[in-house]
Amino acid sequence: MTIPKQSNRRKELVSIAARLFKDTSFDRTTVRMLASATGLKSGSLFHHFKDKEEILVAVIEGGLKKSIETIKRETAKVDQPNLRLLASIYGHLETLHGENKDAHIVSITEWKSLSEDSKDHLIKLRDEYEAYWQKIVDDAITANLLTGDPHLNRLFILGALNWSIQWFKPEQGVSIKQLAYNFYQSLTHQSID
Amino acid sequence: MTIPKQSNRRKELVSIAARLFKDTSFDRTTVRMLASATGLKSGSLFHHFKDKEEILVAVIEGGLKKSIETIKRETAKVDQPNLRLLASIYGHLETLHGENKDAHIVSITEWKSLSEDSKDHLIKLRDEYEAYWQKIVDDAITANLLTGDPHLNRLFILGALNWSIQWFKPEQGVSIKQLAYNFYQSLTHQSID
DNA sequence: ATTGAAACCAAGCAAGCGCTAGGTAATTAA
DNA sequence: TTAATTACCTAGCGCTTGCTTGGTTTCAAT
Repeated sequence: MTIPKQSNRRKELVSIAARLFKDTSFDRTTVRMLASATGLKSGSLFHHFKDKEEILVAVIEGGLKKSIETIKRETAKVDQPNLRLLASIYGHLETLHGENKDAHIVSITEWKSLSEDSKDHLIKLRDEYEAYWQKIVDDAITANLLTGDPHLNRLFILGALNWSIQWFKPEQGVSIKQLAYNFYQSLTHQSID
Repeated sequence: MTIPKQSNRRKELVSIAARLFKDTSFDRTTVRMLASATGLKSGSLFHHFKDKEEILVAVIEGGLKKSIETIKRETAKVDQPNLRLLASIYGHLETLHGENKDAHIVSITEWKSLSEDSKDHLIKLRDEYEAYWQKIVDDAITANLLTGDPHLNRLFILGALNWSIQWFKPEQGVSIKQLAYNFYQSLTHQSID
């Protein structure tokens, strides 16, 4: 029963698993697929993780932490509500479509594959991310950039952004920055001066 | 090799399967679960469907047809762009959260569980639905209700609406009609007079 | 009353699944 | 140099999966 926690090898494995879970879904990704992608034999995976779900938890935890880190970094640069809203939109789209997007996508698409216990553990991270977003949205409403119920506005916006994983391909012309700005304009009916 | 096509029994089975696929996902729903929910033995299912995926195809096909039917019915009542936009929003939310919602939800959440062949067949229905929506959005832009790229606007709106299956519970106070109107206001920054 | 088709059941097969047990190699620490 | 720890492999177990086969029941039309 040997379970190291923050080894580099583990992070490698988690990152490879993220790609498979994103491309094939958690249920359809077998431990044998994970093994062959990591260069291990299937049994050896369970030296690093106690079961398959622990791999998913590790992927999602990494994805959420990265998202929180990114939105905080992007919004730290600016203080006006309009720029902060745009930066948040950009940050979110960046974690979904930029480099290392796999984990964040999995954290969105495979949430319901988690056991109740795992959700209990990860929900705090998700709540933290959503609470951060809520403040951005609240301030945007106060600044008359958005209108209506604050809570619903946050849900609408994050929903529309998350849904972009279904259709957006950054290599097809439009950049993430452009997409973010388009989105900002459609939302607020305004431009940035 | 007996495959009837439009029998009532088949529709019953499809409707029960829709509920299971929605609650448990296609992959995690076993044929034995389907059998027990329909009161059949597991082998008997394959008298009605050639394999498990054909059940999913039937569910999604029904869901898409119902959606098309609903948006056309709702928008037929009105002709001003603002009212047509609101009616479309309401119609979409109605198929997602009203009665018989299961099939439409499955058509959204389980799209990637389909084989390529099945997608080829169903994509026409999805395209038809999205094309209908696109016209609504185009007209709303012309009427200055929305602003920016037409195609992206449609994607943003449908994404935000679809995402509501993740959080909206109609029994918790807000009605579908209220939700639709809130959504309309946030989108257009306008009220209906 | 007989027939034919449709609807269902009983039994189980082959394949794939997550995971385990017991060993060996590689790395690190003393 | 030795001892311990970590990393990995070999082999396979027990179980569930989607699905098949060959037979029985139900029932409407003759």
